[in-house]
Amino acid sequence: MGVVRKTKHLEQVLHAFRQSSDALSAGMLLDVLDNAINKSTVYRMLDKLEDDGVIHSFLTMDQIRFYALCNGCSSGRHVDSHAHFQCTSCKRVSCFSEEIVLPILEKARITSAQVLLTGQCESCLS
Amino acid sequence: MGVVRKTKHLEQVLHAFRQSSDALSAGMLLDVLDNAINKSTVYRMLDKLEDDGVIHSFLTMDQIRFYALCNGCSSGRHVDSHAHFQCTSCKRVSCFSEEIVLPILEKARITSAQVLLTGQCESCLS
DNA sequence: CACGCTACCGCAACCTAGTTGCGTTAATTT
DNA sequence: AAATTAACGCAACTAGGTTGCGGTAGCGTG
Repeated sequence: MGVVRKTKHLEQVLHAFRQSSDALSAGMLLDVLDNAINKSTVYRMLDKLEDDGVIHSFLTMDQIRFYALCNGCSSGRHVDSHAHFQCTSCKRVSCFSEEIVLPILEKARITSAQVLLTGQCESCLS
Repeated sequence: MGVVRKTKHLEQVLHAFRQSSDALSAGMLLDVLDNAINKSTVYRMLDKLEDDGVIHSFLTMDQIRFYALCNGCSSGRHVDSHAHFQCTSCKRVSCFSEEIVLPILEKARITSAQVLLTGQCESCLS
């Protein structure tokens, strides 16, 4: 059903996403917000925002769900096959805008795709 | 350090992977083996086999790590940018052999890539 | 074959991301 | 302002995965 009311917490979360150029996990969000919002509230909000298509989620190699208010997605058109990159040192996750060419499975019905690249980012390499 | 000794358990696990055309999670492996092996032993074995390059791992949308003894990887050459597919109905995970063309990040050093497609498989569609 | 080394094992306790039930608070409708 | 109910906080819980430790069993040596 998605988000219905405009609460203070909702504003804070959306603001955190707009401030950050990276994708955020629930844990990071709690840190950024200095634990001013309860853990379960954050998880419920993220679920709803994802339902509403405001943010999208994906998993990193260490099994943590990240959420992003991505370029392509937020501007009307929904891009669902772009890639994400996580730096193994600083753990930061960023979002690519280019779409990926995916293999075609003739006999199955593909509904979503996710691509995750892992490595070291520019600042951690230097 | 990897696997050093040829134990009964090791044989059972490798046999389970050879029997299955799909990728397996630790939980599925425990089921297949009828819990004859302890959970922590299974996790430790999977870690070691991955270190040794015998199997590779990746995550599905529901945050579970799957392991596969894949075509490309098991035959000498190590393929690390192939895709995986999970059916949302039966939860089975399979492994593609074709490589994917990935975006190039000039300034970062990419060490691994994973591509996950989600949808419904042929048998669940019918 | 007997012995010793140590990789490997089972157990139980633990960790952490994420979920759930329920009583309360506050945004929105009337 | 009162009523309605979405959203909230809390605490207890779930489940995949990890860890410490004492015991077991591969495997090399004599």
